[in-house]
Amino acid sequence: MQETGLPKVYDPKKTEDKWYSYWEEKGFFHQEVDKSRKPFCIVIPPPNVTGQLHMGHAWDNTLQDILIRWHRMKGENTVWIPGTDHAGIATQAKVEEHLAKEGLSKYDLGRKKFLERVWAWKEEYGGRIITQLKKLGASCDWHRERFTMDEGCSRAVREVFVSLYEKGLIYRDYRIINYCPNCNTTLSDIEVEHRERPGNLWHIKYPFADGTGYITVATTRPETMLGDTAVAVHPEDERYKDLVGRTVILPLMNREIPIIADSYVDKEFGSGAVKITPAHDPNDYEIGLRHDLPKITVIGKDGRMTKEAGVYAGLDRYEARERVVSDLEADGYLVKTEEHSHAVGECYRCGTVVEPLISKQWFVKMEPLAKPAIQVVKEGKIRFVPERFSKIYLNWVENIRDWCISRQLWWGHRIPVWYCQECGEVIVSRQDPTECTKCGSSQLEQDPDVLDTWFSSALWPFSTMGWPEETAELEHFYPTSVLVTGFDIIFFWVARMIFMGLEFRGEIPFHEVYIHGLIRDAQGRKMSKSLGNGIDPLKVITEYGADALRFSLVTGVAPGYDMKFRMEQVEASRNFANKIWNAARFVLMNLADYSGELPELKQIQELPLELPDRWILDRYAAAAAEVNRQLTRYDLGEAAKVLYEFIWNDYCDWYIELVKGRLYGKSTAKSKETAQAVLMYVLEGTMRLLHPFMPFITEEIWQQLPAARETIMLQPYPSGLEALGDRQAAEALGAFIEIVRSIRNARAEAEVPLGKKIEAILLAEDPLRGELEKLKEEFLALAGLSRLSILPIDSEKPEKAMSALAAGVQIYLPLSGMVDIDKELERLQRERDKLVQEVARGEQKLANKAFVTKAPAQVVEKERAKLEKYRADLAKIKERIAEVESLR
RNA sequence: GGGUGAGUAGCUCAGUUGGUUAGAGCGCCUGCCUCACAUGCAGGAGGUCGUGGGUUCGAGUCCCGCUUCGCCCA
Repeated sequence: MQETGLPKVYDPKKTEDKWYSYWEEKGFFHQEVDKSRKPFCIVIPPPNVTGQLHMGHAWDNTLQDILIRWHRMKGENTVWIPGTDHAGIATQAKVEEHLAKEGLSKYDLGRKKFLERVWAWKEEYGGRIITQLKKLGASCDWHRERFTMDEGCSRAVREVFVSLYEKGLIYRDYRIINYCPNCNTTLSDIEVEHRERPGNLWHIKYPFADGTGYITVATTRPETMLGDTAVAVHPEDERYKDLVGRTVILPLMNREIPIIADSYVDKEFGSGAVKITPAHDPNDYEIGLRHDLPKITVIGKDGRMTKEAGVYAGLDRYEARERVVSDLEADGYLVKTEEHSHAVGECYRCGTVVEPLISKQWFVKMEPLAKPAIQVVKEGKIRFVPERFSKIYLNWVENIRDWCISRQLWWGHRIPVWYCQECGEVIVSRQDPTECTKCGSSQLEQDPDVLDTWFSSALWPFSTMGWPEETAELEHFYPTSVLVTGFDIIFFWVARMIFMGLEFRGEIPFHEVYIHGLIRDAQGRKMSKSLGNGIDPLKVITEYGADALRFSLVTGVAPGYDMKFRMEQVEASRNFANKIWNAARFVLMNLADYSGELPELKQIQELPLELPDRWILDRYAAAAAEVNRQLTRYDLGEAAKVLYEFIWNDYCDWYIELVKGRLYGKSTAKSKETAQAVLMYVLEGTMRLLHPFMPFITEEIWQQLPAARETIMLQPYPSGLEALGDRQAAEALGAFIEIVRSIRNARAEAEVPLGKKIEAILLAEDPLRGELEKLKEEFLALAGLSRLSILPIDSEKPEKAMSALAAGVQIYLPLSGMVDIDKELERLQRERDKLVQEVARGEQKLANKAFVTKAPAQVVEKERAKLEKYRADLAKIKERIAEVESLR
């Protein structure tokens, strides 16, 4: 053995940046359109341009990178298109926050100057998350990097808006919308999160106009009563049937409003009569439309009461609530107050309670777009992984409402609509107009609003490929292969990409959607800034390496589920990397006198392979097949587990240990050379198998193997190794392992450390005896033996010895002076009891006629063989117990 | 209220057409610095698979009820 100069502990810091820049400089991430090859393409879920990499990104992008690297190695024309999102509200808010520190507001700067500041901000921080993705090892095609506000994407947005408008699928109208008084903008329905909050239910008397009594209504938002335009009851409610059509006087406002009947009303809730405020509640709005009620806006966009609210004008909505309640109470209108928790809509960005109000906004008409988007999923043209998410998707798309797309922000795609100040003409145009198309006036003003950020994200799969130009990329890579994202944005993003893709490309945007859950902390809580429980992936990378982080993000994870992030898992992955490192070190140390090249499959098969060689090749082939299979079904966690177990258990724990003797000269030169060849062959292939998961360490190791060429990342992914399968070797070595374990176990119980050599005698049946005989040296080494006899089954047994049974082989350890007869008996009896149970179980099963006749023959046969084996073992143990007892 | 997912070892989770003695990592216990690795090696303990029924020769796995927790939608 020879020193390789490799350190004993793997240090990712010395390799990761080095290899990443090498890959990048060499252009390995980039591929041009190549029609001769099968395309594989993923578009990245674009992170917020000014954001920072968090664990959710790390996870999502690790999954993508594994798929990308795998397909690239499979030789497909593989492209991962990266980019960032302008993230309207978030970015604007960040810059405003920054300005506030200088004592400025965006209004001080004005729109133009403010936007300059945002662009400057983007230039400064926009590259940050990209750099961070590189630290993770993401093999994106950076030549194709895009930004949702770059020229091309903006052009796509413009084209889509105008085109939808021309098709009548975009319209502007007064509607009830959600308004966030803190972000100062409209939100779409899905940007409102409903959360249960403790509150009250106030019961209020509304006196009849004719002075004959009153009706009691219940409400959770008394301040909105100022804008009530009706009281509604259920048409079949016996209590109120006769009241429908009469009128009441709205307290505090002295307005006469009708009592109407609508089946929306829940008879059981509160008093069964509800106040109707069409301007401030979506359901009331609908009722208002049905009954043609007036809409009175009493709360403004600033969250304060409007002048329609009379004496309450100018008050904050919550102050107004208190005042209204106390005034009602003072005037004797308040019947009672109950505690009541109810769902309140909050802004998904800032958590402020949103205000439903009526406003003139731009909308996308959803029904015609949704229809085909439902079809493609129902027909299986787009497949969700796991499948159950298609139900969630369909449920939403089937109940979709029109999409409010205008936002009262400055940062974003400005709505391409101009209003003529002279004639009022509305001009929607691909080019900025200079004069009114109707009256020729140059007095045009562009709509001040920008589009919902998700509007541009929805075009991402084709806008990044150059659309509306007909590019070679679009032709070859669209539809993309798979989209990898979290279930939290199925509605926001996935659904919208689907209908936009169908509308503008006439084709689905991706074939499959691979869904994962949320990253949580070790206690299962969401990682969030406010909780302060987030773990910075970059810190983890610095401390443990990107490979360790990546591996910990895929192990023990099944598709579609949340993941609890635990540092222990990272540590385990770091240890795994170190294990691999040392295995490679071992191999390299023992390759010094190996003259050959890296063998190919054929050459390996021509070698005089010994049992352990045949066994590890069999295991390697099986591992490769299984990893490919699991990757195909998107179970990256299972694939990682297979690799972990193969490398650690099979390759390191057994194979390396098994060949040490041959390497250290206890065998012929040819035998040594064979072991070297197999060690290297399997290590090299295993590095390729593992590369998508741990790209850095695999490149580092691979580069030191004799086979090294430009890069591991463009080498073929191992598959089709069935020729290496070897059942016979698998069985023989399985028996070997069982026996060695059994001996070690017995030694441990007798407290004989492995360092202390002992003698062993095995009694084995015939074909197996021959196989075991060939492994004699290996037995000596791995079971810590000084001498080993492998005898025919009917040979005479040593008297004073510990004994055990494994793989049908009787094991005797004549530990002179060390055998504690009582302990030995106890051990044998424990084993006997276990076997008795097994035999009983088997007998019962086979005695069951129904089982024997109905179960498949092979299952019955298996059960028979098992029983037979247990019976034989039991007999041997019983015999042994009798022998030991006689020694007492 | 509707939908949906989960409950398997102390912890985090695997368990893919129902069929070995239900697995792994971490943690724990015992013994080892054995010439790749103490980020390691060897051995071990630990589970009535939430609960009650049902289907079946056979159920952690399929069906129904119950229960606890979570998520989505209203």
